[in-house]
Amino acid sequence: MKESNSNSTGVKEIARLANVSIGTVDRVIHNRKGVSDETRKKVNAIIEELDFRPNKMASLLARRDQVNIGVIIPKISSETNYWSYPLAGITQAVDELKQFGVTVTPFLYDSDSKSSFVEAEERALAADLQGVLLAPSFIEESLVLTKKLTDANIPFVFINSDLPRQESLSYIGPDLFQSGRLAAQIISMMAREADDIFIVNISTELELDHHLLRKEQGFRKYFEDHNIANTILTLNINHTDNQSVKKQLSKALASAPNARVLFVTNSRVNVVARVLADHPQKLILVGYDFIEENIRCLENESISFIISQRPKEQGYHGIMALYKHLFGLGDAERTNYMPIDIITKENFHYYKN
Amino acid sequence: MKESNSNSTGVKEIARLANVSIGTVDRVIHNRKGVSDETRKKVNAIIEELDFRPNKMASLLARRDQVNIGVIIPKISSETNYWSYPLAGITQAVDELKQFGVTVTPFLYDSDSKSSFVEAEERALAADLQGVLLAPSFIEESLVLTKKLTDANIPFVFINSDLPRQESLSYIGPDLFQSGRLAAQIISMMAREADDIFIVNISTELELDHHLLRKEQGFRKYFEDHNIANTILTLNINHTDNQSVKKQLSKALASAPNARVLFVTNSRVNVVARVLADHPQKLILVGYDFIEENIRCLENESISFIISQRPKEQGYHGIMALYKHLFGLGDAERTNYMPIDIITKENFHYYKN
DNA sequence: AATTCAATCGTGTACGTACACGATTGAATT
DNA sequence: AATTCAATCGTGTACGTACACGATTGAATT
Repeated sequence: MKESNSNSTGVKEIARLANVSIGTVDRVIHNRKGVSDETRKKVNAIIEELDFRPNKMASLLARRDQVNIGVIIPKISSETNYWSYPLAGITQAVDELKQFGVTVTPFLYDSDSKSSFVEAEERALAADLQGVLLAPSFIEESLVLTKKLTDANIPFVFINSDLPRQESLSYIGPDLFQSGRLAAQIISMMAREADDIFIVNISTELELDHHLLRKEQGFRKYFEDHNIANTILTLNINHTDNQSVKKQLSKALASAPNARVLFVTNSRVNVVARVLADHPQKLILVGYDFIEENIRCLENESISFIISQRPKEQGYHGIMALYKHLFGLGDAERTNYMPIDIITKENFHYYKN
Repeated sequence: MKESNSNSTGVKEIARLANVSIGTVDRVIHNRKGVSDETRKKVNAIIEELDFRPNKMASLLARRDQVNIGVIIPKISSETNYWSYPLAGITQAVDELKQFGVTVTPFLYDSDSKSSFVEAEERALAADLQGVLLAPSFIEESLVLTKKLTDANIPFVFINSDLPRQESLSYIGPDLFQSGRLAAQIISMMAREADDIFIVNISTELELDHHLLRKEQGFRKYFEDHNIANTILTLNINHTDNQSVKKQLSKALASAPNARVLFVTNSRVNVVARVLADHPQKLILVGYDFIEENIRCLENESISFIISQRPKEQGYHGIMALYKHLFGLGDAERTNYMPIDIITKENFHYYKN
C-alpha cells in the first residue's frame, strides 16, 4: 500500500493558501461567527477551488459529542415477529455507528394498546434524546409527541407509516397504495376471468387502520385502470383470532362460490391460510409481510406470495438518516419509499431483510 | 449532546492496567512481534475483559496507507446498460471509502471480445493494485489472471459469475439455478394447463454461456418437482440482431401453436418483445435484468416481469468486501447470493438498483 | 488620552491509534 | 571482563479536525 500524498488538501493547506490560521478555516467551514466577510469569502473560494471535503474520521475523532436516539416502535408480540426486522436494521446501524458515538434507547409499545404507546412517549420525552425514530401507530397521540419534539428542536423520522405535514426529517416506509396495485397486477396475471376476488381486511380497529384502506384502494385502482372485469368483494373481519376469522370467512366463501383468490391486506394472511387448510377448494392466497408465520405458509404453499417492503432496511435507514442529520452529513429525502418486493417459496431464502 | 466518558477503554487505559506502554499494547493488538509471551497474555486478558475494540476512525487516521482496487468488468455497450448498475454500486462504495484511502482503477472490457478481456487483464496486472474485483466472463482467461493474483498474494472477489475452487475472497452475484426456479414458479401460476412454454436462449456463444443453461435447468427442475404437465420447449438462437431473432422465433412459434409463454434466459428479452409487437396473439413474456430497454417494455406491458439480482448491490458489496479484507475488518462469506427480485410495471419505480 | 468592548483571529491541546526510532535488558560470544 | 546481539519495550510524533482560550485590533466611550 502506498503512502498518501501528504501535501493534500486539508485545513492546514487551506489556511496556508488563505494566509489565515486553521482556526479561522475551521470557523468558516462550520459557519461559526468571528470571521470577517472578506476573510470568509477568501477561504470559501479556496475551499471551493480545492473541492475540499473535511476528513470525516478526523472530524468525528476530534468531536467528542455523543448522540442518543430514541426508538419508539412496537414490541415483538406473540402474534407476529414483524418488528424484529426493523429492530435488526436498527441494531445493525448502531453497530456501525457505535464508534461514532451513536447510541440508541428503545421505547417499545404494544401496538394494540394506545395507553402503552402514550406511556412509551412519556418515557421518551423524559429521556435525554438528540433524535427520535418513530413508528406512529396512533395518529392523535403521535401528533402530541411530534409537536413537543418540534418545539424542543429534536429531529425525528417516521418509519412504517407517515404523518404528512409534520416537521419530520424523513419518512421511510412503504407506499401502501402502490403495493396494493402491485398485488393486483400479479393477481390479475394469475386469476381466470370467471374468478371472484376477495379483499380481506382483518383488524380489531378496522376504521382506524388506514393502512388497509390504502392497499385496498390501490388494488381496486389497478383493476379499474385495466378494465379487468373480475368481481372484487371486500370482507372486513374485526377479530384476529382463528375462530372468528374462520367463521366469517366460511360464511363469505359460502356466499361467493366463484371466489378463488384472497388478498389479505396485512400480515394476518397466515391466519387465513390456517383456516383455509381444510377448505375443499384450492384458493390463491396473497398477503403482506416477511414474518416467520408467513414464510412457513410460503413453504407449505398455502400462501402464493407475500408483499414485503424491506422492514430491516427501514430501521437501518431510519437510524442512518438521523445520524447523518445530527452530524451535519446531509439530509435524506422527505419521503423514502422502500422497494416493493414479491416474496415466494422460491426466493424468500435469499431475502435477508 | 453529551460528552463521551473520557476514561473509556482505549490503548492508553489498557497500557495503564497492564503496566506496559501503549506501544506494547499496539504490538499485541496487531500481532506483531517484539512482545514476550507473558506480556502478550496479560495484555490480551485485559483486552478481553474490557471487550476492547480499537477506534476505527483513529486507526484509519493514523494509518496512512492507500489502497487501490482494480475493477475488471464489461464496459457499457450500446446494446445494454446492464453494467452501469454494478458500476453505480462501485462508485457509491468508493464515495463512502474515499476518505479511508480507497481508490478504484477500472479496467473495462468488451464482453463480446475475448481479446479485450485479456488486454484488460494485462493492464490490471501491470498496475499497482492491492485488490481486484472481477467479472470473469471468460473462464480460461480468468483462470490465468486469478492464478497470478494468488501468486502475488493479491485478494480478489468475483461478481456476477463465480469460478468455484479459486482462491477468491468471495463471490457476490446471482444464484442462477434458483432464479430459474423462481421464474418457473411465477410462470406456473400464470400459465393455463394447455399452454406450451418456450425457453428462449439468445447468445452468440450459446455453448459457452453456462449462465443460460443453469437458468434453464432451474426452470425445468421446478416443473418436474411439481409435476406440472405443460410442454416446455427450448429455442436456441445464436444471433442477437432483430432480424435473426424474428426469423427463428416466428418459425418456432409457427410450429408450436399452443405456445403462450416465453421465458428468455437473459437480458435480450427486450429484443423478443420488439419482435413480438406485431404477433397476432398476446404472449406472456418473462426475462432477466433491470436494464433500461427492459424497463420500457415493462411500461408498455410487452414484458410481464423480469428477474433481477441487485446489480448495484453486487458492485457495492464487492468493493466493500475487498475494503474490509484489506483493512483487517473481517472477511465476507465465500458465497453471497443476492436476493432474487421480481420486477414489474408496478414496482420498478422504487427499485433503485 | 485612557479605558472599554466587540469583532476578529491564532495558538495550543485533544481525540485514539500507528509506527519509527531509540532505550534497556540479559544472554551469548569473544 | 568486554563486547555483541536479539528480544523486549517505551517515547515521541503524526494523522486531520474541533474547540477552548487567549491575543490583537480598532472603534466607541469616558
